[in-house]
Amino acid sequence: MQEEVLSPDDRDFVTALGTGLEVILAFDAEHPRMTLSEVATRTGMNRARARRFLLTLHALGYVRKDQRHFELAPRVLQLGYAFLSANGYQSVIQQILEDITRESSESSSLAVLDGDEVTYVARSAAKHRLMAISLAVGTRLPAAHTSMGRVLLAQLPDDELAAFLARVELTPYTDKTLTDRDALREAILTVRRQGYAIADQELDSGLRSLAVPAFDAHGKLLGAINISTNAARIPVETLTDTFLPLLQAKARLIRTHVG
Amino acid sequence: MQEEVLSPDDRDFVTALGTGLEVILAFDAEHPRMTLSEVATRTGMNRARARRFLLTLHALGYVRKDQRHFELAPRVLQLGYAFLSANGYQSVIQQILEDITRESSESSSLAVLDGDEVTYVARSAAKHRLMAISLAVGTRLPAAHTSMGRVLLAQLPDDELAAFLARVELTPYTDKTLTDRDALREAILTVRRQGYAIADQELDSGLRSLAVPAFDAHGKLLGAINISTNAARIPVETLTDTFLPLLQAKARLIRTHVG
DNA sequence: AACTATGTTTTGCTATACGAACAAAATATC
DNA sequence: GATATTTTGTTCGTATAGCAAAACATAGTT
Repeated sequence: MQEEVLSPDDRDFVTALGTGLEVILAFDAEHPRMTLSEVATRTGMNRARARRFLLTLHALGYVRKDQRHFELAPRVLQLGYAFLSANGYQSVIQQILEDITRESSESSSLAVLDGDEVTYVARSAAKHRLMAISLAVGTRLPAAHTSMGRVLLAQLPDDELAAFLARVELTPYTDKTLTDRDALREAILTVRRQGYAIADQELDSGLRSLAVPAFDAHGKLLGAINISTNAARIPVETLTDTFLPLLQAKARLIRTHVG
Repeated sequence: MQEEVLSPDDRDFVTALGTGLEVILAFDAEHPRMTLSEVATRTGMNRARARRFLLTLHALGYVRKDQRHFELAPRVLQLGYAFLSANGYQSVIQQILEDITRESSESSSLAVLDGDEVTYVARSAAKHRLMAISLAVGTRLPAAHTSMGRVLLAQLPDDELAAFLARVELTPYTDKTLTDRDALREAILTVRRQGYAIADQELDSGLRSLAVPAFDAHGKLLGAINISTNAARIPVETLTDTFLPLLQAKARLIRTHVG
């Protein structure tokens, strides 16, 4: 999968579509409501252009307009919904993630690889939500430094993994972040052998997580499921001794119930 | 909110954006993977056009390509995520919905009004999932015939409600569906007085649900929360006697914890 | 080998992008 | 509180990027 990609100035590249999607993405928690000019500056377009796209999105029902302010309409959820329903996530999987949360009292998620990032596809948050708000379906995190990312990278064929390792930029998020390519390769190869990954405060100090791959009945990789914990409360031993068997049992459950 | 809407042939309507979004929506559970030609026929475009849009979406990373087959990439989730995070859903609300499910053993959801339909924004499914698969975040249902829809319609100012009643088409989904405009108006006005709505198998026989409005601390309407049940198992009395107090208590909880 | 369905390229025509000029608010200054 | 100033929103003209349709090419089928 993924072959020759169109360069964004090819003869059959539709600029307008890319621009429109950019306008949608310009809205976030910090900018839920914006005027035309704000959208223009945030997206780097001139006001005339931003206006055309906002009016178009408004006409299509993806954006609401209140005098001078624009905001996203619920209709945009349909776009993501198209993906989720097309891929049959949110079926049994959501249920199983909630079971994991109930049995472990920790947050649990399913993520898939998209480029060099993992994308959260389903999630069940634990009660004591520390960074829970910022993690939700649709969130993207660098694959290299997350437990789910490493599990998914470990599933790649050798050549794709090598290509990834060659191109990836290793940002030191914490003092525990692996920033050495060889060390990262070793870590991923270890994940391949062991069948699970632990990321211990590599992305954020205080965040410790465990992940295993999830396959369907046909052996097709659905994604990675994880349990993420507060490092101050849960030692690494609990991850390997208690949570790993739990996660592996749930992965088997998925295998027998999906597909 | 919502004023003069652009007609789809105005000088500043961007056709290409609408077309691109249509292509995304062409994918669903029945058509998760399609060839160029399939997309063309499903969207009613010629192949050349469908091709340019698919290639564009591919270049932007919203679509994956495997030889002749295209499928949506996880990146499309970002679009819906922009909406959810911009509006601060999925914060405390998801948690509360799960509490409702735990305490009632029934599915619970939050939905908002979008045009004449309700859109599911957050959801917690019960174990015994009968029609659970088809209901998920992003799902749209006709406002007139759902409990959440009626709760939300009841919150509209009189003129907007009148306009809705004048234009809405009342499809008889079941033999219990209200298809008379005056009866529907009465039902909605009753919801206004009572503060809750019950839809008893109006959309699907076997589906009985109860909804109340949810406000944040500033009194702003967040949406409607509901409990939906299997009519064969749960009588209407249980809805009013047991589930209504529960739902109202949770609505108060939202009011004190959000905003 | 003929046929059909699918994917790709070409071409004349149309929609789109940009800058600039204008209009209307909002804000600052006196 | 009126007037200047700045910011924001809208309209217009024009070069060009992108479109639709048809012609062409290729891969599958019978």
